[in-house]
Amino acid sequence: MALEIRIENIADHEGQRVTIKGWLYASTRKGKLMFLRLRDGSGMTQGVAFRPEVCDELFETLKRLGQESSLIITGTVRANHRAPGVPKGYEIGVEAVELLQDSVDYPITPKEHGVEFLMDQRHLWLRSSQQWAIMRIRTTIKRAIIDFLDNNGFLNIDTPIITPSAAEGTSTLFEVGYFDENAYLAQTGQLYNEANIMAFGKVYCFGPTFRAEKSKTRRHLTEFWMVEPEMAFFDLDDLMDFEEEFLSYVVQTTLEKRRPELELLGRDLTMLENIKPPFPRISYDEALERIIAIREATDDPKLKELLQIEWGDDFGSPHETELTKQFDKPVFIYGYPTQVKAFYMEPWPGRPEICKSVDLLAPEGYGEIIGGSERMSDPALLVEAINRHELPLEHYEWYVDLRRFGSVPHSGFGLGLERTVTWICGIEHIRQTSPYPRTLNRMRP
RNA sequence: UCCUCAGUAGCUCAAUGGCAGAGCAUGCGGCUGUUAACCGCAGGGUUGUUGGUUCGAGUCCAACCUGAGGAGCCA
Repeated sequence: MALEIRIENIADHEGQRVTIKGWLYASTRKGKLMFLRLRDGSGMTQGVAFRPEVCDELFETLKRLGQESSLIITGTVRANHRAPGVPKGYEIGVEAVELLQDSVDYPITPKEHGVEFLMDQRHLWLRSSQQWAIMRIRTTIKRAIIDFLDNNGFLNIDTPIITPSAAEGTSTLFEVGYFDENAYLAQTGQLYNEANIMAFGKVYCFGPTFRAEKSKTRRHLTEFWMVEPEMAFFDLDDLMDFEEEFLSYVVQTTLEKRRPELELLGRDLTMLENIKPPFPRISYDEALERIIAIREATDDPKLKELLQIEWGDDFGSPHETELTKQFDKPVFIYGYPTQVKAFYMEPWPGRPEICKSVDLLAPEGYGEIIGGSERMSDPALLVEAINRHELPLEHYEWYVDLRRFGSVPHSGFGLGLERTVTWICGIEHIRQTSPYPRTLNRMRP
């Protein structure tokens, strides 16, 4: 009886007779010799069938098998430097095959396909090697995020997904019926996190979040996962120190655990190996000067137009992209104008026109992956800010309470999981980082 | 909401206003080291929709539909 193994462990079984349960990813024939590329979910390897060694009947069956046929294959593992796969360098000399189903006319062929076609086939596309690698990396990134926070004194406290009103007032929300009134899908758990830290010190929430923005770019999903750590007795400098340790851990852990998958995606690993503290920290004022300088230096009229900006404006994607090109690490931009940020951010001491906010921009043009700030801790200032933003104070009374009963300096941030995965994987589009992405024009399958 | 581009075989694409094409996939045959193999043969079409210009439209014009990229907004 052969030993049943998973392909990811194939290197431990050289010379042994084993059984693998999986699918036929592709096959090539060369007369009496046939190569069967197999996947079992944990990896990919190849089976080699040679006519004198397998009977004619089995050889003829294998020859006609369609892509993605399900099968149980038994044979002896051997090392061969020519064998492709994850891990590569091993193959199985096929002895017996139990066919579960011959798959006919599998739509995703080993050739190029368009985006629309592939997204329609997302339920099948996940089987393709690159999508498979991205999902495995995503899972590892999630795990690293949770491990780091859990190992640093954080408590994972869940925040509600059904919420009564906008947290930040401006963004578009998905509306849902809640019996006799309207409710909204959460776009952040931050306000609840702020309540929770006063009970637990350091907390985080990590779950899906929803934005009904009509954004149609490679950086936007309408449903995405966000981790939001929040810390009591933390100022803006503490926040930046923490963020760079946190993100460096996530990147280095992924590099350690998912090297073959990153290599399969063709990722430049030296860029990732470099992601260690400290990260450059520049103020909004300095970033603005850099952008103006870039704008003056360029001969491209289109870029000149896109980089048009004056003090007080928020940075758009083109500004962020050009800024990140100046660094080979993520870069902090802190001290944004108060007018472009949410109402709850602590004013800069002595400069009320800016606030203690900080965004973290990923390098290589990937842009914003973290937005955070030190939160306002004075109740009177907070009420004033709520009124200035014309938000209904009665909905925020509980939030102001947090400043009435033992207020402390505190800070927090939100990291977009899919944007982080996009950057770490080095891929073009965020939609490939979600198993079933929801975008402006798609919620199927 | 705005700007730009695209829609032709199952898939990816070609076709000066003049016979609808190729590669891949599929089927059959060949090949002992394939990596998106290669060689030969075969089948495969309401050119996104509607209307218009023209002797003649895949091609030109108009509207619409669908998708992609970008702006704004954001993680």
